Amino acid sequence: MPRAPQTVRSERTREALRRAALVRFLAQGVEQTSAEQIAADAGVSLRTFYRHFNSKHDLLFADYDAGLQWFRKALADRPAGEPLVESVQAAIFAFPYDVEAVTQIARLRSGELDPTRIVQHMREVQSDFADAVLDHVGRRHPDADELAVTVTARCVAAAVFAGMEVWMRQDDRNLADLATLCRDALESVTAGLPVS
Amino acid sequence: MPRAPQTVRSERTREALRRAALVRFLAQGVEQTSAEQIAADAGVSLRTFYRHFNSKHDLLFADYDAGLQWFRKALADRPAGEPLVESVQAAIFAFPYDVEAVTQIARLRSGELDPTRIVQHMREVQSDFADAVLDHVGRRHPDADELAVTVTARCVAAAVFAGMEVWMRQDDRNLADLATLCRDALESVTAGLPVS
DNA sequence: GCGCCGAATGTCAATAGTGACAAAAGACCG
DNA sequence: CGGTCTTTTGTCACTATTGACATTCGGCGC
Repeated sequence: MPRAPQTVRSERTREALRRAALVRFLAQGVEQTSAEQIAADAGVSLRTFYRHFNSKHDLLFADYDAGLQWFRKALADRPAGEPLVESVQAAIFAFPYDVEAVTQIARLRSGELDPTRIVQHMREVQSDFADAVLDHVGRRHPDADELAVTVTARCVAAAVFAGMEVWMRQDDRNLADLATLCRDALESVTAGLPVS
Repeated sequence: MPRAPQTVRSERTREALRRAALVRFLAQGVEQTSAEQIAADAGVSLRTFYRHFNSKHDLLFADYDAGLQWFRKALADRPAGEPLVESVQAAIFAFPYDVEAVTQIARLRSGELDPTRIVQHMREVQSDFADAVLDHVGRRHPDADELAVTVTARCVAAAVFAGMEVWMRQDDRNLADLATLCRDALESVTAGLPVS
């Protein structure tokens, strides 16, 4: 039973854990911080910690969840007739990034975390992202063929993350490039596979 | 340091662990079997168990690794000029399935395992599968644009797994249907996104 | 305020998974 | 065979994670 409900009380606890963890992580590193320390700092028992987060490392990715929710909503709010690819583009970049916080966490992630974990998380995010697109497409085209809808959603997600993947391999990274890569990726797959 | 090397000795140990685990899993269920029991049955220490398998649940997916290796080789062995989609199709179904064993393990997986784990594993397999396709495409078209190659590989993988996904949701499942779904998925994405 | 109910937390006791270092098993060479 | 280097295991200790069950906290109706 990983994720806990959302009463006022539990939300306060969760936030306390988040803060405590961030402080420790920044001060002494992720792997050098034990879940027990975090729980103690937040003034709760270790067990309670695990009622709010699936794992210690989950804390470093907590923000992605919020982003996903945002994306779902942004997608649903796009005008009805808009081409899918446009909607996705728009929804992705509608998120109000808190650059400071994101940067800080990103540094922790890339600096101290086992690359394996990051990859694993990327996969999870892509999968959730595709689910969101799938819901969206399904809602807009209730009559469409199930395979067609599924293929479309998964490929849109695949394209976006392919863009991200290429971007990550670049030396000089900036947001504008990322947007361009994602757009190009989406456009090319819309027209069919670019390489055969 | 998860995966261990491959000397004669370690391979015997690994095999012993596999057998011991299968017996226990079948007899008393996956969650009711502890890693310690498996190690004891195989006559090794618990620590050694974890030197051969990342986790207890890994044992249930050990066969997929072999399948992936096979796929890579089958893909590489396809004639040079063949269209990508054809190569992938052919390579997927070239694997010599041991129906008995696969069925037995599949029953364990779907019966007792937390669905979350299965989904997670599916994602991992898809990701590895895409990596294989990526390597293949990259090898065949060394001069092609990196983004184009990446998009193509990820989308081919996405299409195949979309087919699988739809297949899994069906009541009546048979191999022929799966093949058809995968082919349809690949063909549709080759021509461009089926839904917009 | 009192008693009741469900949500949130605490406690206890396992099992899961890993890092560090020592010991044993093989392979190889002279 | 003895010496030596590499691979594989064992041992120990510690953190991570989870299930089961007891306890406490906050509303809610009386």
